[in-house]
Amino acid sequence: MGIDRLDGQLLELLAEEPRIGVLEASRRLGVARGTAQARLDRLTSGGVIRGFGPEVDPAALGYPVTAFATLEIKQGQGADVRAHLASVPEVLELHTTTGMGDMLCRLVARSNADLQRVIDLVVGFDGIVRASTAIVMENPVPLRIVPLVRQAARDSDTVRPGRTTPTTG
Amino acid sequence: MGIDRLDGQLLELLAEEPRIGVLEASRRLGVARGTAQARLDRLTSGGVIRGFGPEVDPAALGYPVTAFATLEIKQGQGADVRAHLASVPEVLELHTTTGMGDMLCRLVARSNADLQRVIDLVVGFDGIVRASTAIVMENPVPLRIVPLVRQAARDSDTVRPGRTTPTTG
DNA sequence: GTTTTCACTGGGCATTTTGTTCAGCAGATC
DNA sequence: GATCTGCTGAACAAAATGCCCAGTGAAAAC
Repeated sequence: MGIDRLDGQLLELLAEEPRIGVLEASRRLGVARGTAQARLDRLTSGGVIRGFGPEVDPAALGYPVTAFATLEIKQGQGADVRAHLASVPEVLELHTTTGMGDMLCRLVARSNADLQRVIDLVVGFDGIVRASTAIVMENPVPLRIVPLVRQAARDSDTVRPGRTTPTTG
Repeated sequence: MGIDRLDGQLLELLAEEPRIGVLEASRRLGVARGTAQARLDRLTSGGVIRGFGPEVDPAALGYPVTAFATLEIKQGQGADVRAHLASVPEVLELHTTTGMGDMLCRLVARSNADLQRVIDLVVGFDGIVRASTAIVMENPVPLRIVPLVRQAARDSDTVRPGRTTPTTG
């Protein structure tokens, strides 16, 4: 599964102005609507695009504090801990990792004081041995995908040059 | 900025089936289209909804390996390091944090071997003193927002009960 | 070298959705 | 009691979508 240049441009376009729709996207890319639609369908059914869910800002929801917690888990308690963390709304994300911790999770809270509550909630569970928390101060690079898409498209491009400007159609 | 129950339901609906559009959403929520539209506009302009960009799966792009790197930065080199990391496509996210590291970043790579290249690229920069990397094995809780939205809506509900089912209209 | 396959073009058409506006109504506020 | 605000239900033109088609050129298969 790779993406070519047109896929990349389409993704970029949608990432920057998601509301434009297929028709407008096809216009801007200079391709037929059917092409844009087919590409989009392929990207979606191929799993490259997971969906178009709204990106919600936790801060605007009243949760301006973000933190990352590294958790050390008691052997064999993994499943229980996962289930526990999944039940906490303030846990936005959970990964199991190699390295010095066993799990890494992203938390949000209403305030620094509230973060204490959340952390207690998270780590106050039997299977968790130890937790170390890093509070986020700044977010110089918010979650992004365009640069990677660009690179992926460029890489595929080297492998599969694609058609060279169909003269007519 | 808070959200009431209707806002919450709208967000949930859009999070689960983003393609439905305002009209269909209003139908499912049992409200007038104008209401759904107004709520959506308010959520968007109020910053609760950042956008509707496509969620791209890095794995499907050829980057199945995810890792988190904790970086220790030389005093006064923060800005340079930020700029450097921002220029690396494989850096999907970067935070400055309290705690034992100074920065935490999310990386992706084409393979474990490729991860070495990415890490070298990331940490091979003057301002970075030390880096420790945790490779993601599983992702039991993918980035999610619905549970938090639900809680936020419930909380606001307590504070502001909202209108109690307008009889007619 | 010839045939087949495939992606793209450009068009049409019915249906759906959007953008916008309007008057009327009810709860909350003053 | 008067005003403000948010919701309803409706209308309309404009736009987008879903779906169809034949034609074309490049690449792949034979």
